[in-house]
Amino acid sequence: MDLEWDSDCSASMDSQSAGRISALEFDISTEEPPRVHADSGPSSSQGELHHRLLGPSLSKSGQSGVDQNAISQIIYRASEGSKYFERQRQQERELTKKVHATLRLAASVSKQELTAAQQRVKVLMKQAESTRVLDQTIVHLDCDAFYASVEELDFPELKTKPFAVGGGVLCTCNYEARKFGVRSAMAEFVAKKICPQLTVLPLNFPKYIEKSNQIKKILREYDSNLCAMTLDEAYMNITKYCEDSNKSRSEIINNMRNRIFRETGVTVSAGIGPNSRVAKIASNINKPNGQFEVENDREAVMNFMATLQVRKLTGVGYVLERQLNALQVLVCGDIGPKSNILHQVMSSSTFSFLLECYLGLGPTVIKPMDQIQRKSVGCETTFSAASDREILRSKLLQVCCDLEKECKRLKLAGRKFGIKFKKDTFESFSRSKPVSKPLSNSAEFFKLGTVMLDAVMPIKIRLIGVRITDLVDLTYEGPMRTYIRSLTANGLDQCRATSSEHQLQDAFKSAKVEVSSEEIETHIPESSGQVRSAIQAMNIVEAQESSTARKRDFPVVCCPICSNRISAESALVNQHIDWCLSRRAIKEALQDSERSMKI
DNA sequence: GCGGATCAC
DNA sequence: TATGGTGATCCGC
Repeated sequence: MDLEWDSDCSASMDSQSAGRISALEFDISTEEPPRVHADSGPSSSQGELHHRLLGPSLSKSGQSGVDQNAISQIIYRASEGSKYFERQRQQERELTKKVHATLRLAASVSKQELTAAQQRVKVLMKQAESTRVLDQTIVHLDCDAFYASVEELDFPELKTKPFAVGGGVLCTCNYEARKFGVRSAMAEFVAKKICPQLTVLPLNFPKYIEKSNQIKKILREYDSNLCAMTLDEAYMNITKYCEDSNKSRSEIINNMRNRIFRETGVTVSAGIGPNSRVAKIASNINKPNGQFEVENDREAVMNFMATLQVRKLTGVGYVLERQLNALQVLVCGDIGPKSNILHQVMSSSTFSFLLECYLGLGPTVIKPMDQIQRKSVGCETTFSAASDREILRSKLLQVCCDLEKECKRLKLAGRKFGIKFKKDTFESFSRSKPVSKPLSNSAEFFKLGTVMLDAVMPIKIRLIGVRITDLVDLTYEGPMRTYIRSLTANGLDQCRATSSEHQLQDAFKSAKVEVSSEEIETHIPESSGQVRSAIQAMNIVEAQESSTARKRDFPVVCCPICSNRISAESALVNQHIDWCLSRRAIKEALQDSERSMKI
């Protein structure tokens, strides 16, 4: 691999590559298709299945000196025969097919196509190169085994013992546990087979959030616009800070890390580079409790990337790694020489991504997370697989209530509602539907969800999730909302609560669900008191209605806008409110135009 | 536009 | 005995 490569010699570089990449190089035997059936003897993907079962954190730090082969055998034996295992095996077969398809595609590329690709790649390469920025200092900061590290502060005796945080599936583990081959995302029972003395602590998010805030407070002194990706990870642009300081950037970050440890007791690792992609990769080099700097120099950056295994790239997971490795792209440096064929077999966005990685390009503008608008909000839950209608509905209700809580917290509603299921076989699928009015309450979620659930019954599932997209910001104070608020300053919230309560009842009635107080406690112990009481109220109303001669189908609520009493049937309520709002809107618009005429 | 897949953490 | 939850994006249909 020519590390001296630059845009001025791209033509000669590319012709070299073209000379070496013959179409035949990718020829695989299409006469002998990959074995895809379990009963066809030892599968060609058997070794890969071990690899797949090892999970995503194989390339993480703290795994050197671990006998991966032995671990792999234990995991395989622990998993064998389970539904999870069968699903993994099936996915591995499908992936093997996909990889073979990619190889066939690569083999089918003609010389002419390759030559044409070469021209195109040259243009794309030059375009990408023209975006290079080398005058910014970007830092990626990553706390080491964060949750475990925070727990060690409370339980110092755990420091010398292997332990993990999580439950069912591990979220993270300390470095003592990693010596045994324990990893994040590993099933707890598997981890205990590898390391029987492993202690597993439950998650304690409030504690992690507090510690994270302490750390971020320090970080903000270096860049007030930092982007905190998660509790334990942040990007910073310290260009300005460096300019105002007479220390080297490496020294600045070293001091910062020492200070974080002194003041919070948590060790952090850092990567320093010209952009966030390079910084992110660099932060992993000397983990834990270390840092690595890549000079803001084109050649230094490309040298750094060249020897990097593609799996280390953020955005390259198990699947893309398999595809790339099959095409003999093992490290980033291989991307350049193989760029012509990659251009032919990868999607254009994946190709651009790979090109950026090869060149060591990446974002240099770091935006605070609160300036990045979210696109969806969802809740899901896993339970012991069930096919019973009532059990599934109670699970659905639980996630709908959780979602409502999230909507309230974030002050968001959604114009599209979606539901997700995972079958007991671990296959998952989803359904979604646009709605006329932005949704944010559990009754409406539950009503839509019930229809979607019924449509797939009978079915045995282990997970239900609900999600809204096409979000509407309820805090947005447009002229309309301000006007409404001024009109209804007193009674609005009360009316809304009443209305919501009746809609919930409505949803339950239409879904023909009977829920006792005990069941509510059992299924949704953490649901809000408001929802609980709404359901209880519904049951009372239902009892009353069934015992009386039902003079009307629905109770009455007051309109939050005009305060008139209307039937609480949700369709009528919505219809009335829409009409009422549009009436107000017209009036307001008229007033506005009158005012502007006077001016 | 929907649903499935992939990825990060 | 047994394998998570949340959010984003891309791609094929």
